Amino acid sequence: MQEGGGGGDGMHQLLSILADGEEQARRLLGEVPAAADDQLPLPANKECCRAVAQQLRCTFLKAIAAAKAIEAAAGGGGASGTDSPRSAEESSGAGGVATRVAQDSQGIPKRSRKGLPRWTEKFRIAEASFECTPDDGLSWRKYGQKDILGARFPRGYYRCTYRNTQGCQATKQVQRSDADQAVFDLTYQGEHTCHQKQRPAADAPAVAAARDGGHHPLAATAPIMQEPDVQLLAGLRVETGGLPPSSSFHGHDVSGFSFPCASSAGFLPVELGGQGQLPAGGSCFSPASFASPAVATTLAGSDYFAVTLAGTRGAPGTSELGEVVSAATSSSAAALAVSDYPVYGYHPYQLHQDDDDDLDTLFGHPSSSHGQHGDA
DNA sequence: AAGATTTGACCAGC
DNA sequence: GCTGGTCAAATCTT
Repeated sequence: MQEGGGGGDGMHQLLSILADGEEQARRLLGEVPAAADDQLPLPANKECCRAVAQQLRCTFLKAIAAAKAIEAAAGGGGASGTDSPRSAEESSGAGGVATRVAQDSQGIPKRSRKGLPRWTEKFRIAEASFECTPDDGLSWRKYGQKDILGARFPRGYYRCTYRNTQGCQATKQVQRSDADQAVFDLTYQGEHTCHQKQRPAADAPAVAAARDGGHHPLAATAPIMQEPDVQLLAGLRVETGGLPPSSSFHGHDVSGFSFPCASSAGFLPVELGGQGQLPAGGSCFSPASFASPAVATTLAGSDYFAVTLAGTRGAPGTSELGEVVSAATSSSAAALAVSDYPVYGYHPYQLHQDDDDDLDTLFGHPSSSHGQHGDA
């Protein structure tokens, strides 16, 4: 694969500059404490700074994504009018499966997606919802399912519905825990760069009720600058585990999930585990960025839930960040609060910055030895 | 008809 | 060679 001629260097430089800017914005966000810090009202100018910083960061992220797309188009030689990767591949190759190029529409080597932000969430659902799968309110398209070695349940592979049309690289994997069928492991990779609007999670009356009681945490419908950690989490308690509030965490919509099925029920975000990075876009409150690693929900018939978030974008001093978000729900108020508040419910899980395997171990079941796996 | 899902096969990393 | 991730044709759904 050769670098596309001409603008390659310039584009790299642009990408570098944009990345720097994004990093600076991120640091700025880190400098300005969240409104919830110390439960003190934040001076208006700081609020403004946060707003500007987040907008700035969103802008950089979008620009980076756009530049990458341009670079890919220029360098990959596949600058076809259609953004279908297949059409480009097949038109240039000998055709057929054997000539498939391991790049997608963004020119990103598929295996290189390991470099994309990746984080894991765990959800517990009510027993009645075992037939359900989590719905985070975003549009995903299932592109595969595979039996995983040692796992009783197959893993589903989803990508953004708008991958082809908008080049959105977000993907997620959904796997039910074999130790607890009510728990789903959701592994997200890549941030949404598309402009889809996050709809309210389907059939989640409880969640909707919580929103109605306060704010509209959905990024897509909310004005650009909201403080989700304050707004959408009214009534919830969250703990940061003594860690500084992460700018990466602020802004993550934590309420968009549901299980679109009967009993709407109770689904419990059990844990978030990062893999070193949070989605950059996740901290932006714009329709274009809503990859949300954090989760909030109401619990129908659940006693508590906890969310553990691990991993940051590697900012100095915060790379080991882990934010423990836990909440207990009593009676009707299924609320959740993010960070900076004392915890009155605590989940026994710990957070990891590691991968899914580690998360599994948190549930006390390292991969069992069930055999079903592999390609047919 | 268009879009989504299913499922067997291919491919890359370990 | 094994395994997980992705592709893509076939099939299903709307």
